[in-house]
Amino acid sequence: MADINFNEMIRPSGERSAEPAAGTDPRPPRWDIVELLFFAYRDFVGDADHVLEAFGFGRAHHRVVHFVCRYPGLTVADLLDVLRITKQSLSRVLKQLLDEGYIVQKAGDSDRRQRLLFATAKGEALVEKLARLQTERIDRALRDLGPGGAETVGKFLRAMIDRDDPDKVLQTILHGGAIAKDVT
Amino acid sequence: MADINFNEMIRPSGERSAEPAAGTDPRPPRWDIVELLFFAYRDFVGDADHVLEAFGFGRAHHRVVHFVCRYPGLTVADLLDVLRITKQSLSRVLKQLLDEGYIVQKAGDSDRRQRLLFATAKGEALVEKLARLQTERIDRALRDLGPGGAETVGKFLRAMIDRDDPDKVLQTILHGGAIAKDVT
DNA sequence: AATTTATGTCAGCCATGTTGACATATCAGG
DNA sequence: CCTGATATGTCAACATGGCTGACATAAATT
Repeated sequence: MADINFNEMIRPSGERSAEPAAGTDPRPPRWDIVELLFFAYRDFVGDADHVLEAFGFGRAHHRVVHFVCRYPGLTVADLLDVLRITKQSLSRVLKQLLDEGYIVQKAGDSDRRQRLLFATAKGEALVEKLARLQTERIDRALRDLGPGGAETVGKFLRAMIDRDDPDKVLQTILHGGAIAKDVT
Repeated sequence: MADINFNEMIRPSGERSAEPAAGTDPRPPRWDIVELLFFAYRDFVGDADHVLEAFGFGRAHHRVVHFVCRYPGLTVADLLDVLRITKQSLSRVLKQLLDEGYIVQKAGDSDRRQRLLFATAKGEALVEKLARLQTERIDRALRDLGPGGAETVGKFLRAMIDRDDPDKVLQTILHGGAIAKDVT
């Protein structure tokens, strides 16, 4: 039932780009990596999706509570930068997370217009539960890489990210440690 | 404007899991990789998104035309397995791609109920345009990895994918070459 | 002839993204 | 202190791309 049509011999058509086409294009498409990224990410987020369903949440909720948990005191504006979605989309899921007690707000000290966001114990528990699932998959994948494998993968992923206009969270991730800034 | 709230010293809260909590949990969350995957995939698909917009297409269209182009003769059922979406969702975008001449259908030889899918020249051009963009990013990222970097990354991504019940396309990707099967 | 399979299609729902407009509170500068 | 810029919240309306269930058709299988 799952295997129909096997007599029609399917073969990746990209093999033809093995022909060095007059030496004009120096970089043949990385079909393999492109597709592996698709499948890997699909299964990676799939882990969390199943659990989230039981909570009545979606991926959007996960992303919000995850970053709030990891970077306590994040403001709404920061979150918009990180997620690259609109205020509307964010406020919908953020409101639910606030109402259901996964996140709390606190007015900023220096600027009382800001709403600093913090995950509650409930929120942290959810984030950790999901991170544990995803970490299992990552550890499993890193295990059969030689030593230095994790470093190589980390370097690769960092290099895949756009560097122009990095937001606060991205800065922290890319350049490690807390962000020191001499304002105030 | 983009840098508000820097006096509230944000620091990843995951550092606390550096405390070996009574030695019970042998695997601390891989916060770094989890988040790098998010940012890397976001920017990776972002490349294609901009181009697709100009064509009036979305990510869904890209996935369909990509796999059809790469694995000519794919059936509708195969595509459903690969994308893991429903017939409805697929038929919506597939119809558009057929109508606009990016894909053509052909009845199967051995089973005339099947619709074998093929990308047209127009479809191939689009897929290659998008793949070129994504390949640029990948090449850039692989460049500053030592030798063997590409292999390591490939191994990692493969290991991130679920192995239970792999569909036809996944089989081809994971175990290389065409699928030989002794039916008929 | 009867059943199963591969596909297409219809109606409608939900989650999550978008825009634009507008209200409120607060900060910051003249 | 007033004024304008800023941070946030909210409303209405819409698009995309998932989903379900029901049903139709044609072709294969038994």
